[in-house]
Order: sequence, then C-alpha cells, then structure tokens
Amino acid sequence: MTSTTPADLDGFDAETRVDDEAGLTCPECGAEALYEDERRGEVVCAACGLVDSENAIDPGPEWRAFDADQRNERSRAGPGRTVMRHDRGLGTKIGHQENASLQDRARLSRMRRYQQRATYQPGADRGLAYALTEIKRIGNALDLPDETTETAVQIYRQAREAEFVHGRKIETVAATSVLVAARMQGTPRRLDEIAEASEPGRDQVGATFRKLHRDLELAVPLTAPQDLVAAIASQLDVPGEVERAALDLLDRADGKSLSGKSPASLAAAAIYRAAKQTGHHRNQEMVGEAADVSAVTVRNRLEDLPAEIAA
DNA sequence: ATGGTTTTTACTGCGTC
DNA sequence: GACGCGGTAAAAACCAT
Repeated sequence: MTSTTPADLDGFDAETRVDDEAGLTCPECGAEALYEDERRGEVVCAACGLVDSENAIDPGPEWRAFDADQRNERSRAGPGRTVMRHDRGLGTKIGHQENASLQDRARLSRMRRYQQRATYQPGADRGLAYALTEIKRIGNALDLPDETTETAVQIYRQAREAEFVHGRKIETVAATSVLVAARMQGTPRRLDEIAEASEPGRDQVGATFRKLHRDLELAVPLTAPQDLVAAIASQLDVPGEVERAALDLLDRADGKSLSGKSPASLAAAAIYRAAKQTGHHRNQEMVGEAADVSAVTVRNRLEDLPAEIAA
C-alpha cells in the first residue's frame, strides 16, 4: 500500500477533483497539490493531507437524511457544502522505496516527513495520513456517505490541533471522529457499530467520545429516531408507506417524554405500529431485531407514540 | 461510587389459528 | 399446541453527578 486516492472513498467523483485548484508545491511531500481553502483560511495538501494553520472546523448545519436514498443523494441544501467539498486532502502517498519492508517504508517516510515538518510545520504530525486512511476504512465499512467521512476528517484535524491525539491511539481518535461525524450528518451509527469496524474497543471509543465532545465543545446532536427509520425499515423489507407513517408517528410524538429513551427503540416502535396499521405486519420480535432492541422494549416504547397513524 | 432511569431477561397468562 | 402479544419482576446497563 503505497498510495490511496480520494476516489476509493466511494468510487464517486472524487478522482476528478483532486487536482483542480492544486498547483503550489507542498513543502512536505513535494507534490504540486497544495490548495487554499479560502473559507477556512488554511492551506491543505491534497497529496499528504498537510494542513498549514490551526483552525476550528465548522460543525455545519444539522442535516438529517430521512431515507434510504440518503447515501446517493449528495446534494444537500444549505450552507456548509463548500466546507465539505473543499476537503479534498484525503489522498495519501507514502514512500516509494521499492525494496524496503512495508513497515520500514512507512516508518521511513513518516520520519522523513516529520523531520521536514518539524522545521516549518509544527502543526502537522506524522499520524495524519494513517488517520485518514483509517477514517476512510471505517467509513466504507459502515457504508457512510462521503460527506460524513469528510466531516470525520475535519473533526480529526480539529482534535489533532487541540493536541487531543497526544497520548491516545490514532485508531481510537479516528473511530471517534467517525462517530461524531455520523451524528452530525444525520447518518448516525451506534457506538457498537463503530467499535466493531475499528480496532479499539467499544469502551475506549465511548470514553474518548465523551472527552472529545467535552474538550472540543462540539455540537453533536443526539441521534434522532427519525434518522434510524430508513435503515430499520429496509432491513424489514417494508414499503415506503410504512417508513413515512413511522416518521409521522415520531414527528407527532416529538415533545413528549422521549428523552432518555433510546432512539432505536422509538424508531422500532414507530415502525412496528406503522407497519401494523398499513397492513404490513412485522412482529415485535422482528422489528426489535432489526433495530437491535428487545421485543419488550418495542412494546414499552409504543407508549410514547400516538395511537394512530395519520389517515 | 451512587442513584435514578431505561433496557434486558425470563416467565406468565390470554386469545387466536 | 404454536404463535403473537401484553404484562411483570429482577437484574443489568446506562448516565449524570
């Protein structure tokens, strides 16, 4: 593995956007891939991910994606889009020595880079490329849209600039960044899912999440039950009608004593009721399984929802 | 660590097919 | 009898403090 390109994020249009805006030579890796992110006032290298400035990320609007097509739908309304699209620094190119071992090559190149950087790039650190790879990997494993992965990268950068990575495993911070980004983008993934897709354990990611959340004062929205409906519905193979009815139930339930209850359980209950009332019955056990909660919990959450779907 | 809350597990009874 | 469903009690897990 000596290089990865932004294209393998999702195989989508990434490839074509690597080099626009590029031109300046990166002091770090020599590639002519520096570009300016005018909005955030940083200079980023598309080849090695180097960032020359410290800058807080914009947590962006709290978009939500309501259906199964969310993955393919890349046009979202509102500001913040440019932030997303400007993050093209995902590509990494590490080392070119053919006959050293993988590890040696990686190490050598990192060291070389670090040394250069130390003289005039105090803000960067050698783990970044690895972190980016890791974030992409997790993003792929969890089927997250590009926007989410890119947000994760920004969060990682922010964490790094706050020296949050010091003393922590890169893998852990990377996984945590994905967790946060997924929530912010309305494509939430459970802690278990993140942990499963990454090397550090659940507890570690969880603890890191808390600290990151605190230290960086990130505006991480709670997982909305609505955001989970599509995924659960598709697992159950129920038509869109059910999905829509479930969303309606949840929307009308909003404001009741929903806080504290797990979003998955509420979403499950909504789908259960919606399915039943639209003539697409799925039993509580099945719905619970799809949402990863018990049937008992589905029952209990039914209490929090309106009794009838809209006519 | 603690206490309050939610979720799970396990078990029960009821109605229906 | 098997199934879906609703209820309950006790334990476990979670979260804020």
